[in-house]
Amino acid sequence: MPQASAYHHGDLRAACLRAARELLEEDGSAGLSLRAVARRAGVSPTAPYRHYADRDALVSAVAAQGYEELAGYLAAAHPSPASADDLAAVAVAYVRFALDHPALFRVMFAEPCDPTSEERVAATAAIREYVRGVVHRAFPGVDPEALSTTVWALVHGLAFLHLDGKLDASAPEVVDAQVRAAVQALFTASATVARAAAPAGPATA
Amino acid sequence: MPQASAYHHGDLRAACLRAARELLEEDGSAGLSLRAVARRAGVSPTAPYRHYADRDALVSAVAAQGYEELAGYLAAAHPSPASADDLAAVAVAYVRFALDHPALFRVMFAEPCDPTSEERVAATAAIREYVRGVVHRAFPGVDPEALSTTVWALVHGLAFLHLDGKLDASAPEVVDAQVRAAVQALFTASATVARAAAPAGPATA
DNA sequence: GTCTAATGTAGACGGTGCATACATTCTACG
DNA sequence: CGTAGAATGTATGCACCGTCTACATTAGAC
Repeated sequence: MPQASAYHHGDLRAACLRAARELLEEDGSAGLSLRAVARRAGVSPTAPYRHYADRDALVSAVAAQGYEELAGYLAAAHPSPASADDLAAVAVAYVRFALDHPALFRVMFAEPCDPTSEERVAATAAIREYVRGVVHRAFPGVDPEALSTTVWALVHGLAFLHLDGKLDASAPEVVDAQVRAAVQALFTASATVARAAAPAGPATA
Repeated sequence: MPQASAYHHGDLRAACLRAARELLEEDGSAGLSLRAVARRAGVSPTAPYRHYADRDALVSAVAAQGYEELAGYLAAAHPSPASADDLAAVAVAYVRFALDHPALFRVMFAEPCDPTSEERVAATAAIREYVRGVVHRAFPGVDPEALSTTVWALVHGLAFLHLDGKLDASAPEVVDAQVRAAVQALFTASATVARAAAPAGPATA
């Protein structure tokens, strides 16, 4: 860890990340420029290049931080979801995160993703694995791969459509109820399939 | 309709739209600049401003064109879908459109949408209404509002996750099968709900 | 045939990403 | 303790961008 001084910043890398995050919240993706970040960090316009190869690298770092925060949202909704109800609560939290941090969410998902950014790949793999695990616990009789993809897509789509104002997002409660209903509907199907496949009846209790 | 000449272009508005669309396909959203559009149309850098108030206006016009093409994809998949199978085919077409025109799809959905753009609002309302109608025909016993939202979100989410490389999009057939399976699962649930709500049994036949 | 509005041009300003060359300071090693 | 080299920050410059303002050309209406 380097020391601060009149010339050297001390921890410019972290400062850039913080500034980038702030700019994103304030002015959206368009306001997130390397120069603005440098200004906010009180440093010359090209200084950030010592820590981030280019704008994309900085954006990827912000996105990675976003993934962690998203994980926090989900964990806060339910520490270890194992039933359809639990999962619905997690889904609500997912959409809420998107609406609470629209620009960040767009950076995380809506931008052409650089496949060489390990941080991002790892983070999305983690989400995938998390959903898969939860689904597996909640519905042991169903193919977790297929169902987890479906539920992620459903929730992700709800988040995006709300984000773009394509759905009624007038009040948070409306959104929550809609998400809950959609997820429940999907799980009804899964339970049916599971029961059909394994008549012993394993699941939701 | 104005005439062409050495000085006046003739139909610069349409030429800009065409150029913008080409640039989008070639270089993605980043390559879509007003100046590049002007260059491609063989005109001075500020000429497009006579026809589009700013960059956003041009982008919205491109998006509006995209909505029409999307509608064409869906109609081509099935002219008047009325069953779960038909709807699954339409869903596959939706995702296929996104993968065929990634940059265009992002412009249509992934960018902070200007709510004052009438074209865009009308176009998304049309999609919404289309899905609602199809769902209503396929599942008369279910609340079409809720179910159409759910199915749109599911398909939209699948499209985005595939677009961002978050799912296995190695081969078109894999994608198609996944979309089909997800939609079918959802419809299984809807049919169940419908049967429970109205024991007379209206639906899938 | 002229007047006006529509359309296209010229030029400028501030912003951006980024490359290249230079300055300062921290750190390791003698 | 002193110094070399790596790490970090600066200065400058280039090409591009969106968009504003003033001006040129032309089409169409009277």
